[in-house]
Amino acid sequence: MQITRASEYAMLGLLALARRPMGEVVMLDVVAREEDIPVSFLGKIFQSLARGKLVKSSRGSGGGFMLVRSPETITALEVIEAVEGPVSLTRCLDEDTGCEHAGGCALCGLFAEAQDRVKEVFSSATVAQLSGRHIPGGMVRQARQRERIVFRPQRAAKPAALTEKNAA
Amino acid sequence: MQITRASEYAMLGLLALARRPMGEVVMLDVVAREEDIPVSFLGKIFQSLARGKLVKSSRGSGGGFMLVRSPETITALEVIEAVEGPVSLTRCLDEDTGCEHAGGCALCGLFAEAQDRVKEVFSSATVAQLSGRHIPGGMVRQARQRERIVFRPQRAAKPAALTEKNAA
DNA sequence: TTGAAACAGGACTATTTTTGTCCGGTTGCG
DNA sequence: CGCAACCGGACAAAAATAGTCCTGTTTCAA
Repeated sequence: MQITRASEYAMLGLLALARRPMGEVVMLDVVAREEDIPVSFLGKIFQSLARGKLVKSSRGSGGGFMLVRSPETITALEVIEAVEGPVSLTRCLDEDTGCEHAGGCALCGLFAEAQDRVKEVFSSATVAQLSGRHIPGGMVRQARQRERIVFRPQRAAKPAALTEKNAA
Repeated sequence: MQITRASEYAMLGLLALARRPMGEVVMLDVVAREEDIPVSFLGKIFQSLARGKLVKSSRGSGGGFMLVRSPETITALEVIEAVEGPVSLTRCLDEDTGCEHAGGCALCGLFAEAQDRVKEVFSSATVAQLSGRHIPGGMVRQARQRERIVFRPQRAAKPAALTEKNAA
């Protein structure tokens, strides 16, 4: 589950589309400038997103990219997987190679659990949600807000204080 | 929070110590052979573990490594952080550089949440637990068991079904 | 006290992954 | 036709990963 810049750029790129009226076509270099991303790299990334059916591209003059689905329905996990392919937290969990440690590896289970948690979080956040709390870079670069907002897969808002024992 | 081979090897190395009587000193190349790890690489890794006070090294003939603390008290998170340093899931969360995206980045919060979940999982698994379900490689390389075992940070076993709304 | 055994630690190297760039091709519009 | 925009593959630079190696230093024990 490597989160590389490509994934981040993909998310930011989609946010740029999401804050426009649904269906609007935006050119690559507009998005790139807005989010401060190298345009040719963003091109590659949007190709992946197009293959993943998250955006649609149109060519020729007046062309560009538009969202295919409404931003409420696109999860961060989808975006990441569209860009990185089927990802795994460690080689142990890689679908192709599998765990290559000697004997019965005790770690795979642990890693799998951790990976599931990450996927839970990423699949519970949508592009629309993120778009809501994003300030694109072109404008106010100093006005960063810093509060942490919850992206917990539906559960009570209270972080449960670590000291509850047997909530049955 | 990159989980590299170094972390995996560190865990496996500690498991090798953990399945011996507490306090026993084991040489590097014994561990390396047992877990099928390049010995010189493992040397480097154990240096980190020693600096992190997880193992103690002794030199000279009859030297080697031993656990400093009982394996029940060593969490996977400690091991990983001893080897990788203070880790972060993405550059956004890196303590030095911090988030470098334009404007107010919506992604940091999401990544932070995911990272917290991973840390929860890794801090809830101990070397002792893992040791229990590990078959070292020297012996039966084909007898891999495959069931997934839970490493959930204490909570009700039921995953709460995603459909509860306002549990105040 | 001398020598060998074992780790310490830094320098070095090889491989892989990430992060891009570049350029010719294709498509679509006017 | 001719330009505007994306497509897609090849390429390249930089960084991270995965080690190796060699020269210590410490310790034990003959």
